[in-house]
Amino acid sequence: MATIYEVSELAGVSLATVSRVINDSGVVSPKTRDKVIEAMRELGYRPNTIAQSLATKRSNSVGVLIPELYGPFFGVILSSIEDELRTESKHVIITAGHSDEAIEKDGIEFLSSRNCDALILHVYAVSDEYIEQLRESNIPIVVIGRSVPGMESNCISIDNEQGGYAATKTLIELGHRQIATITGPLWKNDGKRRFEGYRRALDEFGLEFNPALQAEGDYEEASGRRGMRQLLEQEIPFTALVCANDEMAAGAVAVAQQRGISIPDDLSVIGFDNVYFTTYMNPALSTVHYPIEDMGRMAARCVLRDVYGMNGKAIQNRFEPRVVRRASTKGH
Amino acid sequence: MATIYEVSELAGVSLATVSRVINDSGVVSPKTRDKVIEAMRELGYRPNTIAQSLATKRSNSVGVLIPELYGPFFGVILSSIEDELRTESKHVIITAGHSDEAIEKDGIEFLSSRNCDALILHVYAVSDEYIEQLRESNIPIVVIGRSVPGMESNCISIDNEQGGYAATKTLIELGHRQIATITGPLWKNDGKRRFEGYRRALDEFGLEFNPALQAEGDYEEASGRRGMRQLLEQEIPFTALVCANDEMAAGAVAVAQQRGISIPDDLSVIGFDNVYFTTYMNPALSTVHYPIEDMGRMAARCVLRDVYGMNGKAIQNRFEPRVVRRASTKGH
DNA sequence: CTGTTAGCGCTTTCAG
DNA sequence: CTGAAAGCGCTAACAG
Repeated sequence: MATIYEVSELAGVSLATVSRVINDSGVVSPKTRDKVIEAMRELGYRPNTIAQSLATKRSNSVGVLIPELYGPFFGVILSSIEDELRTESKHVIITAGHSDEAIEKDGIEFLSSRNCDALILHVYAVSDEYIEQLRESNIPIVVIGRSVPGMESNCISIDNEQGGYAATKTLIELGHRQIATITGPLWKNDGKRRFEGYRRALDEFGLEFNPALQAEGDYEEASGRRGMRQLLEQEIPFTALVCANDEMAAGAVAVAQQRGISIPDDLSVIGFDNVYFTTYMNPALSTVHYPIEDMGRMAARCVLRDVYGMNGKAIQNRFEPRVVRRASTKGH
Repeated sequence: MATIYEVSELAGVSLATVSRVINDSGVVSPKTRDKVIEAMRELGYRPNTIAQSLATKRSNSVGVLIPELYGPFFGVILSSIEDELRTESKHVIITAGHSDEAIEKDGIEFLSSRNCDALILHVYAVSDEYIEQLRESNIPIVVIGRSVPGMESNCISIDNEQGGYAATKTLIELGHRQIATITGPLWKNDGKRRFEGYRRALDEFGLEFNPALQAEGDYEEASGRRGMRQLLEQEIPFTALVCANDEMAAGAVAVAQQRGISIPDDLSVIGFDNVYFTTYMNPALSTVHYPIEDMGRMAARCVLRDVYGMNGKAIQNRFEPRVVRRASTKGH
């Protein structure tokens, strides 16, 4: 690969001048600029980004840490972040945190050691304090899916409680009175908040919460299956089910159908997230829309704005979920 | 951030010595090593990877270019690649090619300019010649999902024709005689090969190929819906359908069910890829297993072996698909 | 076993 | 408007 030195030689100018035309910083006369450009073309020159980084202390890379790299949810985040960042020639370094404190910390460490200019984090296990602390370590952070007190403007989050509430309320308004739930992990903030929303809706309509009608899952499909079996074993009738995400809803629906329970005739089911496969299900799953793509995009814009000084595009920190009614819910 | 210089000063040794203990290259007496380690600890020192890269001409990063970052298929690739690479402290830079020649080339360019030590490519639009040429440009490449003549040992691929054949044969052996197909894009090698497999199975069993029973899709769910509608419009009866991937199968199934066609009683459907949501479907989708996770892992091992000289783990270049029978197919 | 000394390829004052 | 020169933080001969 040709270096800037060879270009300067061929063009008969100094290093500095070549550098100026590369970055179009400073002023260069049109004539010499042309000479330089021609030389670069001739040599097939491309600047070495590593050397640039060393000199500028900017790597033009942003680290993204998400729980998993696969699955209907995280793929979309990743995709929108990359898309947004790429238009500004920033690249994305990824790693997975697996919702485990040690792995999340390790991932953050890994990314920092890669000299990322900023980090976009979707973490569960790590505490608010830890994140706060990270910020003091002077690497810009934007947090997604969670609102850390004191750094709201660097968080992109959604009102999970409201989502859980809205889902449950939808079912209640449809006439259901026995409403079971398969929650997410209650140690995760979103799992907890969605469940709280469920409780609030029940309260508001004067329905009593029955612990036997609650099962805790882990957001994976298998736990939806387990949860459904557990619920059924109670032999307490229920006509509706709110699941804390779509994967678990898929599992629950599968088990129900296997046992001859018709959705939505015998049981209405609502999920959460509105991932793409909900429309592949039979019946198509009612759910709560989580604007994950927009949120990823906003996270990217946040770093573009804060780190690379690119303003212009509006950014929204807080999102509202909304119910999407499809075929898996009906009146009772 | 502390530099190596400060460490050497605090430890009272030279830069070179510190560098030696960082990389444990060369020999250092246990005593001075301890001093250095202590100094590093005290300063919270961490080597600057950018500077290391500049000096060694190794970035420890590998670029991954895949068609999309989302979806059930690519997430898994990404995940297994990252997982494998991370254990060796290599990081992954990702970008999407969108199956478009210009974007794929641009992505490759982008990744190269990021000084990746190697590229893992899952590309469709770019020609074999282009890939070949790339290799001559001296950046190590491993190609996934496609076998480029002359560089087989750097390709991780699967026998798509055999997959298409096996899927179709399964249906034939179940007693079906009118077998429709929704193919992938025929300009993509895998779409074409899967379709060829379908043709071969038909031939082998003396069934005539009826062009009216073929619809071309683009691997997206919507095209499965379109394809199904188109097939139904022909008003030519068929009792089985082979789809070139699971997403399209999901779309086709949805349309069929909407029109009161029962799967599998009226119509047997088989997909391709065996992505996770196939088991969420109702009925669960029969499909052809594509060992995408293993293939991603192998691609990563390939670069570990070729670029970073890490041997040991066996690598497999060619994979065989196999049919997974579930509830969407039955005898006729 | 340890230190000296050149770079790696580029940016950025500071002069001119 | 252009050039000289000093780094950025680290590695890798080469001596000793």
